[in-house]
Amino acid sequence: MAKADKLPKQNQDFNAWYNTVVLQADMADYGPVRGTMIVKPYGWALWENIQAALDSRFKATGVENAGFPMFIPMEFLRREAKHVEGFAPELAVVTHGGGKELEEPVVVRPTSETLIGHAYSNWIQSYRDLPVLLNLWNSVVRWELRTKIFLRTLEFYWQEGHTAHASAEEAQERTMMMLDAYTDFAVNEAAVPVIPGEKSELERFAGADRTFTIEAMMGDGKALQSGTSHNLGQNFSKAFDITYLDENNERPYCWTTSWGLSSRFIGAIIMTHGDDKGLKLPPRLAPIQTVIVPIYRNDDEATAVMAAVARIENELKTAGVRVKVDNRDNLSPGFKFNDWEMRGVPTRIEIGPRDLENNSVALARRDVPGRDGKQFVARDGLAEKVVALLDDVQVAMLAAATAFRDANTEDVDNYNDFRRATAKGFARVWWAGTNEDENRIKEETKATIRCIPMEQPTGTGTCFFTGKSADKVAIFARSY
RNA sequence: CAGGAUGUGGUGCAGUGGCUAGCACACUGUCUUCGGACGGCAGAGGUCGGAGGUUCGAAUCCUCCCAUCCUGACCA
Repeated sequence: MAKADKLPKQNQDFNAWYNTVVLQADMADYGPVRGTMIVKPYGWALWENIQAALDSRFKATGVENAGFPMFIPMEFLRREAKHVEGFAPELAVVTHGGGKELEEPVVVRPTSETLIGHAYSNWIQSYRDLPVLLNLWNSVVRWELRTKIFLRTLEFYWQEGHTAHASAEEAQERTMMMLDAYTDFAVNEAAVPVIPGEKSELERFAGADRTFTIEAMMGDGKALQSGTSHNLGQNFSKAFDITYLDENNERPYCWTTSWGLSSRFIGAIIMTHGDDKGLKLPPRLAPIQTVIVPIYRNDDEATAVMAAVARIENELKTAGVRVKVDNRDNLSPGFKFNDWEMRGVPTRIEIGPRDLENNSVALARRDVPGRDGKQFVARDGLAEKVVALLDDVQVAMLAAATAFRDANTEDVDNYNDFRRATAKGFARVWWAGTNEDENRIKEETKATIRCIPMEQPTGTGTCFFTGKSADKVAIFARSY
């Protein structure tokens, strides 16, 4: 447990703040190969809670989990022209195996659409076999040039869902259903307000007809694509011959979807909620929801305090609270307060000799840092108070993140205001531009279309860039 | 892949040609206690990123290489 060095301030160097907090909060470490990460137990526990929250949502819609290979024949990727074009530069290719050069190199999966296409082609014969609804929890490899822990690493963890349907309508319905699941997860579990919307053609997934996204605003005003859901149309079913016999004894192609959310979301949580004291984890996902710090001066006090701590720990566990007792005896309470605030534990109980006398404890909330977030409460009914406080913190964190996002989102109608708005946050604009216009804006301002939000104003407006009549608004921002 | 920065105990750093390479934190033992990053004493831990060169002498100067981070380009 390294004594925490002072964290860089967010508003001075957000990037340094992020790198430092990830390492000091024990979320992750760098791997031995450039651009790889080691997820430490505390970070992995958060990921497990994310997995559980998503997995139950998937299964509620009839999705089953499966495991697919890590290796893909190179030839598979070539079958879908846009797909291979999109991924070719970042493929890790295995050229040797068993001590010999392989006749045909194999690719380490950057995503599994092609493997799924191959399997579905074999599995699906009849309309009675549809829909197929699978999800994979795995890791994938993309040889990125520029990496950042959790946000973009050579290997990352995620889930990828893959479904096949008999109709275009059903595929689109599934695409939106999963986007909704991501939105619900982000907002209600992670307290990360996201904007669900559709990607522009330039930002679309390689091989998709339509790509949908949830976009979140990080603490520095930049956008982070936090989950995606793709309607793949018939692109992969044509490339892999995924067909079925319908009721009329005809053999149409399937309509497929894929959707993914990755360990990048851990980065989203860190950068949405974190402050100058460190991490701030949403109670519903936090590996530790409340930490108990005992305070004592001598052995007699320690005995009495630890007995009380044990009782509180039991009460909280019974109430379903994920609780940890910090019984490290070589560290001062003051150190521990800071340490657990840095790690983002949403609530903290402090109990010492004075509390034993007063039949009280100190109860602190992480979303209000320092002493301000601390109050002394009666010992009776403590578990209920902690549960209620956790709910409060969850609600308050979502409210704070939403307020921050809204305060840094601006409706603008001209390029000058657009530049100013995207320098600090999101710009919402009427948009009727072309791909060329979008590229030019990107070159000049570094801002890109994050999404065309699902929620649109009524009526039409004037495109801020081209002056043409526009029937939709777009969110532009600089992004990770 | 280009530009920049950095490589010295576990971590963060100091040390720009000269004796045995220092400091802080962490670590081990011990004493002392702990309500917002306690204190004392004792201790362990380093082929100074690698290779070659210059020199009586190199962490320090030169050449090459390697790695990481940052910025940009690129990218679900």
